[in-house]
Amino acid sequence: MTESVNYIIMLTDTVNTIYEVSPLENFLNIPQEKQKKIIDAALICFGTNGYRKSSVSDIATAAGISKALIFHYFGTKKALYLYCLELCGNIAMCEFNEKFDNSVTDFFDRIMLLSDIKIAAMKKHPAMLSFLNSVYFENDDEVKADIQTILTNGQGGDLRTGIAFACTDIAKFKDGIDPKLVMKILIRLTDGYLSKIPVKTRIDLDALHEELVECINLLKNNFYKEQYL
Amino acid sequence: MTESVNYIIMLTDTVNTIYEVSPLENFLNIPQEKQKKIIDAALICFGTNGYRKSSVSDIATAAGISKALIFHYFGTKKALYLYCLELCGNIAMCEFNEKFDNSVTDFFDRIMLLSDIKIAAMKKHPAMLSFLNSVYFENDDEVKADIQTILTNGQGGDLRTGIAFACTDIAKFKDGIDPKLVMKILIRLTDGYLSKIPVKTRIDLDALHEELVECINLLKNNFYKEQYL
DNA sequence: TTCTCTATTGACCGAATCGGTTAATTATAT
DNA sequence: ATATAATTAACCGATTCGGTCAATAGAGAA
Repeated sequence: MTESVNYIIMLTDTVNTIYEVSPLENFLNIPQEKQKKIIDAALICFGTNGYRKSSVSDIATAAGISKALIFHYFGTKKALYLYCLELCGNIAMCEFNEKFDNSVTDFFDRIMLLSDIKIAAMKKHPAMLSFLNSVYFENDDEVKADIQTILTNGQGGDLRTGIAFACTDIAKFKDGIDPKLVMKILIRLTDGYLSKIPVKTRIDLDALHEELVECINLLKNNFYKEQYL
Repeated sequence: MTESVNYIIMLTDTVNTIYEVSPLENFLNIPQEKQKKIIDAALICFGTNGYRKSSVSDIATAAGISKALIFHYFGTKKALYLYCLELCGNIAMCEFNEKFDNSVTDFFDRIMLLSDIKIAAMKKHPAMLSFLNSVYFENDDEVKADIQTILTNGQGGDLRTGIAFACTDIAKFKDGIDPKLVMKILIRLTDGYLSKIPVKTRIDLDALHEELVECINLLKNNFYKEQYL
């Protein structure tokens, strides 16, 4: 649990500079376990219903606390939403910087590495991917501009996944196999695995991971020339 | 356009027996083009926001008509929702009965066939799959019971997709390849292709179809023993 | 025990939106 | 011009919205 402290310290810095001194301090002083429960409730709610259609009452109920307490912690619904966004952005960025190894050139190893990163992030907040995906399509005037600001300032952590596929070793493929097509398959595959229903337990994630390993190995064994296996 | 007349006739029968004489007649008498626009708006809205969080105003705006007109056509929000469900169920069932060929035993051909069916259904109502998927998770008390009734009465058109994978010819696979694993990959693959953002034009669907053909061929060519290619 | 201070909530606010109705307007056809 | 049908703007009471606040519950110090 100590691992997530880093993100919160970073986040406190950022938020305070933007929104002066805020009720957020109240939130940061409660036990991390309670923090997580509230954040996860918000991520699930915002992720499935978008900003507008998510009511603070819904989130409070899902978190098992009163609505008033959420306003005590975050001040406004908008502040809660943007806090979630910054938090997820930071977690994703930290996880990526910490675990991604650019020296891995093998096609499948790279993709597995990226999936591991996503899974690690989802172990912290299972609804994170669903939320971030919904942010991408969020169009409500009340938050649209601020989303842009945060995402561009954050250097767009998710764009890297695109870049991450580059510079891989495609000579290993059998003749007649189009690596781009394989890449498409793998993207669909990993997306499908991870963007499913957000209510996933730790066990589910581990099972998911193993299944993904199996699939990738299957493809690797049949798409690579024999000398590269 | 004449193809969809069948569904509506069937549906009229069903609905009238359940909900006596309803304002639905008004709806069925307007041009099919306008009907489609309203239904598609409802499917998108219900599919992305669920029953509760979808307001009739939202749907009316998306369909480019006034809210009052929707009540003129359907009477209540609930009736509109259930009409959508019955319509989609009928379309899916008809499409399946019409196109599915149980004599096709080849693993990949079967999956391609099922995807073709889904794509054909989505050409009629692009948001259909998204909506039906959301129905599966719908939990609102106002419609929950009626959903169960309709789905069980309709013989569960989507359960067949599970059955449809059975009885296929698995001897064609190379040794060491687990057909169940291949099946998992294909399910993820086709799901990923078809459950993406519902706002898809006809062109997108055709492109999607071609991409899917490519992927399936790639897998087939590398997973089957040579004598079966 | 009593006092204090803080964490938390139930009850409440005005405003907005909800599902649904209706009277009036527009378009159409004779 | 008139009768009829299609469509909507305006409205209804009820609910829910984001947000506030005074009251309560709870933990520690005395």
